[in-house]
Parts: sequence; C-alpha cells; structure tokens
Amino acid sequence: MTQGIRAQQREQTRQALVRESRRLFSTVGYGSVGLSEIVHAAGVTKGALYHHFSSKADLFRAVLEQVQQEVAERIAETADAREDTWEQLVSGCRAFLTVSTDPTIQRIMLVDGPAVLGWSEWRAMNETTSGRHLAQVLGDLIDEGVIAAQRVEPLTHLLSGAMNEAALWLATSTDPRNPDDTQDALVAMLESLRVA
Amino acid sequence: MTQGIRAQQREQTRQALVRESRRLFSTVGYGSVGLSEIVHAAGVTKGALYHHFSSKADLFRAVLEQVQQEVAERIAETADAREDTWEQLVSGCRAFLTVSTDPTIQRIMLVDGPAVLGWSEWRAMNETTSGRHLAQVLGDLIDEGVIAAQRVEPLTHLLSGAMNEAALWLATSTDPRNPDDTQDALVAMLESLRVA
DNA sequence: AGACTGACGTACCTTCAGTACGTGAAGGAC
DNA sequence: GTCCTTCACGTACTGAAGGTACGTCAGTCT
Repeated sequence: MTQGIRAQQREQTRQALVRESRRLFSTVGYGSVGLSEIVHAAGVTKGALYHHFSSKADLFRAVLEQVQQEVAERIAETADAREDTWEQLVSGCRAFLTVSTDPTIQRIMLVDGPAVLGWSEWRAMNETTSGRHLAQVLGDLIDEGVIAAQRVEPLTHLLSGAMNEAALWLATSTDPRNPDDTQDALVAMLESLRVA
Repeated sequence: MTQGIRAQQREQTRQALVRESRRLFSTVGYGSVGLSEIVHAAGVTKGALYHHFSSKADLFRAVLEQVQQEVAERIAETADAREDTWEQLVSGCRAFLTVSTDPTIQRIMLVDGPAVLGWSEWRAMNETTSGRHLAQVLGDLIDEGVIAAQRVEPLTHLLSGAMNEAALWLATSTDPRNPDDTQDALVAMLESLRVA
C-alpha cells in the first residue's frame, strides 16, 4: 500500500512543477515566464518537465485544471449549504465573485486561459467544473417554475460572462463600494429573471 | 498639400503592416504568427516593422485600435438612428452581438486582446471606444429615471461582460436558434432594469 | 547642388520552446 | 544476490522567434 517509491517521487516532481508554474503564471503571466524559470523554481530540469507534460501549453492546462477545481469546490461549498434552489444560485454567484477576485486565480483562469488554450477548449473546461453548476441550478429553477421558461444555454453564457468581467474589474478597482455594489447589481439582474 | 511622397510611402507601409497582421492575427492567433510571416505578407522587412512599431505587442495594439474603432462605429450607427434613449441601448446591444460574432473581429478583440496587452490596458482601450457608449447610454437612462437609480460602473461591466461572452459563444455555436434566443435573453435582462 | 534626414533593408544576437539521447536508480525474475 | 528491464530524469543540442545595430539610398530642405 506504500505505492512504491518510484510513484511517490514521480507525483512529487509533478506537483512541484504544477505548483511553481502556477505561482509564476499567476504573477507574471503565461507569456512572460520561461520554462527555465519554472524548472529552476521546481528544482528539476526540462527533461523532467517534458517527461510529465507534452508542451508548455499542456503544463498550463494542468495548472488551469487545478485552479478550476478549487474555484468550483469553493463555490459548491457555499451553494450546497443552502436548501432553497434559488438561494443556491444567489450564494453561488456571490461566492464566484469573491473567489475569482483573487488575482492569482484571475490571470490564469480568466485572462490567459482563453488565449493559451483557445476559447473553445477553455469553455469546455469551464463546462465540466463551475460552469456546470451554474447551468444545473438555472435548469432546476426553470423546471421549478421560479425562472421564466426559456433555454438554459443563452442565459448561462450571459450570466457567466457578466460575472467573469465583473470579477476582473473588481480585482483592479480601488473604490471600496464596488464589491458590494456589483453583487447587488448582479442579484438585481438575477431577481429580474423570476416570474412575477 | 500633396503631403509629400515620403509621408505617403510611410503611411502605405504602415497600413500594409496593420492590414496583413490583422488578417494573420485573426486567423491563426497572435501567438501562432511570426513576424517573418507578417513582414513577408506585407512585402517589407523587419526593419520597416520596427521602424513603425516598438514591438510585436505594439503592432497588435495598433490592430486592436482599428478593430475597436470599427466596432464602435458600427454600433454607433445603429444606435444613433434611434431617437429614444432606451431604444438606443437595446439596438446598440443587439448591434454589438451581431458585429462581435464575426470571428475575425473576435479573436483579436475578445480573446487575444486581454492576454497580450493585459486586462487593464485592454479595458482602458474599451472605455475609450464602444465601452464609453454603453456607459453613456446607461447614465442617461438613469438620469432620465428609466432605469433604477444606481451606480453606472458595476452595471456597465456586468452587461459588457455578458455581451462579450455571449458573442464568443455565438460565434462557435451551430444551433440556429442561439442568436435570437441570446438577444431575447439579453433584452429581457435589460428590460428588468427599468423601473416599474 | 550639397547636406541632411528619415524610411527601410541586412546581418546578427539572444532567448526560448522543444528534441535526442544518455544515465542511474527502482523493481521484478531466478 | 545477480541480472535485466523499466522509467524518471539530466544533459546537450537545435530551430525559430523576437529584438537590435548598423548600413543605405531616396526624398527633402536650404
């Protein structure tokens, strides 16, 4: 059950590469960090990197997957604490805005993600994590008759995009009113979806 | 008044560089096109390129400026045809979704833009073109009492982000219902902002 | 007409992503 | 225990890309 010392070392170096590249990607950006910096920070060489990942973009993909997982988990934690489906939506959206304002998450998930992997692949990765939760809740609310009957996809993309841009803005803005005001404006938009 | 043959040639090569790089950027993406391809397509050399632009990103900036200008103009055309401020908003948003669905505009303006120039600079360029129109119209509507009193900035970012993401989605989606359904969902969200 | 400026070409440098191949330790067969 | 295989990783190298230094010649000014 000790998994073997080989597999342990392997996983250790892989995690070191992901951890250090995530740190560098989030601070200086994907384009401005070289593989030499990454492998130096991780204490390995390029041979190790290319043994685990097929390219620089592939390494970025692994980092993005980790970030997406974390964001989705933190949102799910907040949302699942609520019983009412509607409150799950509202609290989930609020949680997204809070979590995604973290600059270290932001650059990877919202800025470089679409450009490095292409928008469609980035979108596909979103669908499997936090994006799915949003679509799920919206679908439930439509089924329950809380939200006016309509197709889920257009609504999901509109709301998802609104939150992404808002998170990017909040991270760089200085006005202390912005976070609350943005959340209020978002909730007002959500509120408007409810049937009278 | 003939401007001199020097200035003409200068402007001609500059335009050739912007035109060809725009074509290449929009088709294969900023990261996948080399300067050698660009200068070859434009019929000049790298010396000419670096005489006009300080870097590859600077060339991209010139291309993005041109794209933003075009988009803003096309939106303004549509919106300014309306008398009522509210209809200016609705028609302007519809126009944005239509124009931004063009794949050649999209990759430059929505995908590579934030990653190449950084989100904050990209945002600043938006503010000076199409983003300003949106903020202007929203501000007018609040002043007129058509939209509930609130700060303009959060609302602007939420709507701007919603439309950006929607445009990206529409460009790759195949379902023929999507464009109309998305515009309807967006207008419904706008409609909800009106005071009763 | 002569001097000068500026638009651009040429040759080169540095850096970076990616590859080919060597190496030494871990794990199984006997 | 010995041999062999496997595999995780290090080393040395390559092609290409962005960027720079400098030369050159047509256009412009006086």
